Amino acid sequence: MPDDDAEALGELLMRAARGQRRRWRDTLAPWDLSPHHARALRVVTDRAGTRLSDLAEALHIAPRSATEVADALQTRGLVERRPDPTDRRAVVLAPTEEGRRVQAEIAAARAADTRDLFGRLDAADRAALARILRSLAAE
Amino acid sequence: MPDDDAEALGELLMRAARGQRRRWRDTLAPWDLSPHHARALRVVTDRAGTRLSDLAEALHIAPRSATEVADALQTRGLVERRPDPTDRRAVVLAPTEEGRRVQAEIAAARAADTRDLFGRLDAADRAALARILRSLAAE
DNA sequence: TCCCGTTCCTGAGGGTACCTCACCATGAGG
DNA sequence: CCTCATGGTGAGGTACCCTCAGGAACGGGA
Repeated sequence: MPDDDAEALGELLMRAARGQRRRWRDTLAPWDLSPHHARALRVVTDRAGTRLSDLAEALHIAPRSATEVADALQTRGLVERRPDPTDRRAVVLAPTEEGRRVQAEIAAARAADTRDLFGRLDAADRAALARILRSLAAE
Repeated sequence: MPDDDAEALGELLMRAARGQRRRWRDTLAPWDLSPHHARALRVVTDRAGTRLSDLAEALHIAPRSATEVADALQTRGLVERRPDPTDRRAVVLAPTEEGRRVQAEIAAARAADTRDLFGRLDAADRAALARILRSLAAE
């Protein structure tokens, strides 16, 4: 395989991913949320009763930093802190009504966008893409 | 197309790109350069005589921020500032000897890594991947 | 029952990588 | 010339991470 070939593939892959990220940011714009905050909201909504330390792990950030993410979402009224009934040291996060609603809207918008993007491919190409990407991911 | 299908493809794409970025960071580790700085070094090396404003444009950052990137590379002795002979307001960046050497080493390491990654695919899959990614990129 | 080491969160303080705004020197067109 | 635009930088601000230290609570063993 020529080096140029590999380089071109690498660039195409990055370009595709960059486009995907851009679309994702654009999708989130109406709610004025960063991808990171949206991800955090999703974590909290998916399994209500998330501890701050769980959130940190899910987001791959230091526990201390989860406090700040939680602060941001709380300030926006999307989540609330509650004492953990089983451990008085701990705090659990739960989505507010608004948080749940926003999360649902975002999920719908994202699904529509993704469907839109991959809808350009026919079924065979989608299958091929999935197979090839999976084989690249396999370490 | 089912939504789940699209969602899975989106996730695979992001995962592949994330792996690629991680490999790139790891590749750069021996030189202790961030991807951003490496990119800047590449820009300066590719076309010597880069103005700060050109660098800003190439990196998609504000002109003011290019000053800081240039400072960082200059501190490391990888590039140097020179007065632009054609415009006394302007400053042009040129790679130092060291900068040129580091850039060449990095390019070689990256090529090896990318060849390694895509070498897992046979020629047909590489062609299919390139074609599919290109059709996704086409806006 | 009382420690003592561990765990959960947060205040304090720091770093990085961006940004905008204001400024100075220079360039270029009436 | 005078004026307006342009190239770079100082000052100051924001977002988003980090580590370290410390208070409160937990839990297992003497």
